[in-house]
Amino acid sequence: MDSLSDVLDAISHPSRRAILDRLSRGPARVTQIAEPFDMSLNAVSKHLKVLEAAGLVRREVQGREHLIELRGEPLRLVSAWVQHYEQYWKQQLDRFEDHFKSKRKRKP
Amino acid sequence: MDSLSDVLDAISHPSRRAILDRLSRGPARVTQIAEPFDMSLNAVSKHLKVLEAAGLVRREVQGREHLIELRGEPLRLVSAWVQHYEQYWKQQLDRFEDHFKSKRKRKP
DNA sequence: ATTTCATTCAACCTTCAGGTTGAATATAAG
DNA sequence: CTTATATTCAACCTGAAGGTTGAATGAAAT
Repeated sequence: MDSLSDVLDAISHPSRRAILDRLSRGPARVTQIAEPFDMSLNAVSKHLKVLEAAGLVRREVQGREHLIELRGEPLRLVSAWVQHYEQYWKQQLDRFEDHFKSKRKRKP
Repeated sequence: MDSLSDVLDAISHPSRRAILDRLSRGPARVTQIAEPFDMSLNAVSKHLKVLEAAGLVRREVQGREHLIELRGEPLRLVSAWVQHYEQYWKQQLDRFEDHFKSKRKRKP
């Protein structure tokens, strides 16, 4: 549960990112979440299940209503994974800079 | 090209992450990349196309060989997206701490 | 000129994600 | 108790992702 693959799968879908975005402005019920979307309530319910399985969302059942709340914590996995590659794009920037530096040195 | 969706799609597949990992230890030809994998060369070739379309990989054709090189830069998009949610998991940590702090205050 | 090697293209198969609709469940309201 | 509301479950459809195999391309080696 909440393995990197699950989290990446979850956030790789635009609708699910949109849901997370919505939830970043506060918890909401399923129907409320679904409202702005051009898809059935059921589809949203499925997306929520995926997000929940990835740990990105927490569900508090209150009678017949389900209160859905954002849970950012699993994104740490993504953050850590990306961070491991940070050096590679920075390194590329360095090469870029070196390129100009050496140009300047040759033509001062 | 190199939109967030493309990049997330690209990295959401374990094999493609494994390929990126391999490339983080230096450029390689397609056959070399494919070698440790338990799948056909063609499958790897397809994965490389996905990575290339997302801008995560650069291809330098040298005669009949294709030299594949990691390009980390598009990951900045992911980094930025995740960073936007960082506050939410930190906020949750804060709530956690507050919980303990208030407990301590009530039972000093 | 042939053959071998590195890679892609094309066609195909299978699995599954994402969507639909309709019924089921469970709680709230009248 | 009946009806309306909120949500999920189940069955189904469709498109595409990820894999396969075999042929095509194009460069290198003999």
